Amino acid sequence: MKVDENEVRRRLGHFEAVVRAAGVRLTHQRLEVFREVAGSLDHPDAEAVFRAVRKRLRTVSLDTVYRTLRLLEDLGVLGTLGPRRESMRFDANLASHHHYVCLRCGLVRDFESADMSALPIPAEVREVGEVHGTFVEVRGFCRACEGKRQEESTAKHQKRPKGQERRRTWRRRSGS
Amino acid sequence: MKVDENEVRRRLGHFEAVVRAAGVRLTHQRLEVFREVAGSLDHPDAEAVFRAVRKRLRTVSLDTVYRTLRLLEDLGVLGTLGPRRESMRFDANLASHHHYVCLRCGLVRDFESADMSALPIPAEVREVGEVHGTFVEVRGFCRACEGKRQEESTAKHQKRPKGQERRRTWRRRSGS
DNA sequence: CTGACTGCAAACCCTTTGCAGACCG
DNA sequence: CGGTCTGCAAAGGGTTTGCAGTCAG
Repeated sequence: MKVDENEVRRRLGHFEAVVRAAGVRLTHQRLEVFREVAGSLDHPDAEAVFRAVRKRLRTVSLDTVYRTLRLLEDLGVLGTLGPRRESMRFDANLASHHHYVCLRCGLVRDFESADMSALPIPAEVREVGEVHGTFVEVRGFCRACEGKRQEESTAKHQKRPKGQERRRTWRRRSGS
Repeated sequence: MKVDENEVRRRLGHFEAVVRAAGVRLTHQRLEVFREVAGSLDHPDAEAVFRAVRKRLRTVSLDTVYRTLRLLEDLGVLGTLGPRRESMRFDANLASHHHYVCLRCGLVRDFESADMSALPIPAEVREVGEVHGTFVEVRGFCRACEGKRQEESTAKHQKRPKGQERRRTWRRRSGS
């Protein structure tokens, strides 16, 4: 599926402006990666972008696509689908409920809301396919993270502090 | 955070009943893994469960925790947070919008809804932290997948004559 | 020109899987 | 006791990173 041509042009303009303002270089690779995502309706992943971009830039590498997507996300011209999840998380609450998710530490808290559980589904959505359920995710920064967020907010691109993403202790295999 | 003790007991009862009905064995490991998730409010990931369970079963392995969580999910006594995502997906649409997600092929389609964008946030949620945005995900099976789903719907862990364990092998990537 | 960027490959993290011994029922 | 399960190690798939050569500004 393709995005409207005018909208794509608008996005490209914004993209170039942001890139220039951030002082990073505007390379073919970056332009083509952005153009691909900007012109696509179906939320491609890195490999889909890679396959598409490689048709025009035959020497582009998957690594560059990853690096570029990450850069564009940091610059704020691209978003990702859902908050970043390092790993799969489990839930024994089988009743209908919704989630509050902290964008910094990943804390998740359940809540219930009759309003949210009974949302009317737009007709255009029903045309896409059968509806199985509706889930609401409220995102924000939890009490504990609100403060800590400030110091990190200056991070432009390049050196992302990724302070909270502390790689936890891994499993000790041999020995121990 | 801890779940109410009565609720935990109820969940454990349901768990044992389902395990028995499915004809799979009720081992210490499985019991402890389930107890850990059932008693936790914060949606632990496999490693968090592993760390907690290992305090009581010092020899448990991370692999078993993974296997058990997957089993419990298949049995329907546990759920996962959000639909399974094989990889990160990107989006150049920065305007407020919501998503329809196909649970089988991963297709994502944007849509807008004034109702959904203006949902009132329950007071209890505001206490958890600052609210940054509200995102609605409508899940179901898209037109293309509705049919194919039937054939796959055979039970995964039901009691069944030996020799025909079905393994799920779908690892398709979403199509454009 | 010169340092930011790219391509390559190897590392990393989370998760799954093949195998042989352990243990539930 | 026999077939499930577990623990182990190693593979897999997605993503990141160190390095040296390359290209935008």
